[in-house]
Amino acid sequence: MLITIDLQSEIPLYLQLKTQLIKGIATGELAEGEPLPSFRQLSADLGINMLTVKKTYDQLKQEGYLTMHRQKGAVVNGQLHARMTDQYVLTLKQQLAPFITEAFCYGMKKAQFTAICNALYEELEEGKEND
Amino acid sequence: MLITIDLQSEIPLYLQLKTQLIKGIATGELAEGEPLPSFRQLSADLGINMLTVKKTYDQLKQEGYLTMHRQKGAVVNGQLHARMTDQYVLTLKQQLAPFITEAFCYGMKKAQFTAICNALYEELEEGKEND
DNA sequence: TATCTGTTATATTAGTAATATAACAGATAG
DNA sequence: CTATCTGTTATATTACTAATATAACAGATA
Repeated sequence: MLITIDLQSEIPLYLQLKTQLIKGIATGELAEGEPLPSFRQLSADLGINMLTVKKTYDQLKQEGYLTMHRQKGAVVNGQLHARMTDQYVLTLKQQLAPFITEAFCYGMKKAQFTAICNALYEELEEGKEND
Repeated sequence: MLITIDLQSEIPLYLQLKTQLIKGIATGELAEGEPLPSFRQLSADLGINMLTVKKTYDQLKQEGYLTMHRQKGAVVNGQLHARMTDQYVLTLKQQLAPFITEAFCYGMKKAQFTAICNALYEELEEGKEND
């Protein structure tokens, strides 16, 4: 899986890495049970510090995406859908609200906003099929 | 307009203030041409530093929500819809992508995600009618 | 026995968030 | 004119996060 890090970006390195790994899990490019690269290898490949990679893995582990395995290292979890709790839905709402409020101010219609979301969703669904 | 600040929150104070002011503009509670409270007054009311309020106003000004007026202070802008550029749409997409990827991983269906967005949109539309 | 792994620890640098305090010039009400 | 409010600017300090460098330790493996 190709991962790119932008050292000029305002987005923290560990977040850039995190979103790309989650996307890989979403599309199935990183399949259930598949081990991720080791800290040292990935940090060397990306040219960043080992602890920055560890921080990403730690968060993914805490959010249920990964499990640490004595022999394989970091392994992609299955059963992720079990994590869609009411609390998650509530948090998602709070996170989306500012974006929708801004779009509304800028005159974006509900239909256009929905279309953007659907397009992003379908991108993932298509990726999931091509495995 | 009622504004509440949570000093315990992980969200920076200036962002808490910013999102609430934008929501006020979205719903029309803060109408076009209406002046906002002065730095000193608002910061005293909220119990935070003047420069924190200024930082919020500065960003709102840069994003086109406000104009500084010699006599009135910070005034709400009209013509916000003119700001919906292609660049904005692109940025919005990039900002939404991580949330959608996460929701997808957690097994949330496209329809449920859309329903959440629509509900948030309609909240604003209703607020806009009651003026 | 080396070597790779994840883990943990310490220290340092840089940037942001937030504060305190102070001073200055423009606008305004008495 | 004077006092007061406004936005603006500047300096300094505290706290936290992001990211790095470096090192050491124990478990797994070839």
